[in-house]
Amino acid sequence: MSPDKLFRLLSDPTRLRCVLMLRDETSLCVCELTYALEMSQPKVSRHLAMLREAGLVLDERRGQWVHYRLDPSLPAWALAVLDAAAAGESGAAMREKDKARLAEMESRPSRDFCAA
Amino acid sequence: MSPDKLFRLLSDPTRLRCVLMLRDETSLCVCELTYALEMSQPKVSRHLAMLREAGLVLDERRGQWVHYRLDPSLPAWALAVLDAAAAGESGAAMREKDKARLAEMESRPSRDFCAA
DNA sequence: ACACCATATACGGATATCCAGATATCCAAA
DNA sequence: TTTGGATATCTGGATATCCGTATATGGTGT
Repeated sequence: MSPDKLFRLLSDPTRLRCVLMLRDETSLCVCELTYALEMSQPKVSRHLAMLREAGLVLDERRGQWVHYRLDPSLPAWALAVLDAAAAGESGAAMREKDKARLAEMESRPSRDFCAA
Repeated sequence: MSPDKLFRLLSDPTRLRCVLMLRDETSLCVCELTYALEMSQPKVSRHLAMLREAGLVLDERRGQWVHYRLDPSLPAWALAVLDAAAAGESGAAMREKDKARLAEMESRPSRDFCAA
């Protein structure tokens, strides 16, 4: 993963929102991201596939659901980029709303799995 | 400047190389970058124009030459992104070559200006 | 005024990106 | 095995990006 490839991935607002959500929430399935970001399922799935193929996130199937998380083996400089992106104030309000919607979502597969 | 806009700018290898060179060299004119990166003058100029219009760099005319430098008022998170990009090892060899070519360049407007 | 150099922009074409909508796949439960 | 929910992929079409070439602009010196 070269810096320009990482920047390319993060240059799309949808992908950046997904990545920052995964950074804060540890692990989320597609339906949770679809709900939180208020986007169509194919759109979210397509962007997650790009992130997966680039090695930025890992996917894991649990029953019907596919859970995504940041690849824990990302190099330090890549994590530093994500930290800086989270610190950039421009999208802070939107990201707060994304998190609020997620928190209000009923029957979240991630939580149900943890509870089981 | 939002994070995704910054990432968009830095996602092009030419622009990333220009920005990282400016980060290390303080100030460079178009002909110096053209020489160091071994790229056509219109190509360098076009990408510098994008960086300027986005507010990432400032330009200053000194006689025939136009000197570019990073905007000193960039927010901390943007500088952190550049630091992380510089730390990413992927392009390190190429950037060393860019700097080596620049160092061997004769009659550099930036240095001539400083000497005068 | 002219010639020359550095820089910027305009024009076309090739390629990449992004999306919505339709459909395919995969899994679980009945 | 059939149904339904979750996820993935395909298909076009609209738009954006990037480049090389040619040309325009702006400043310097003669």
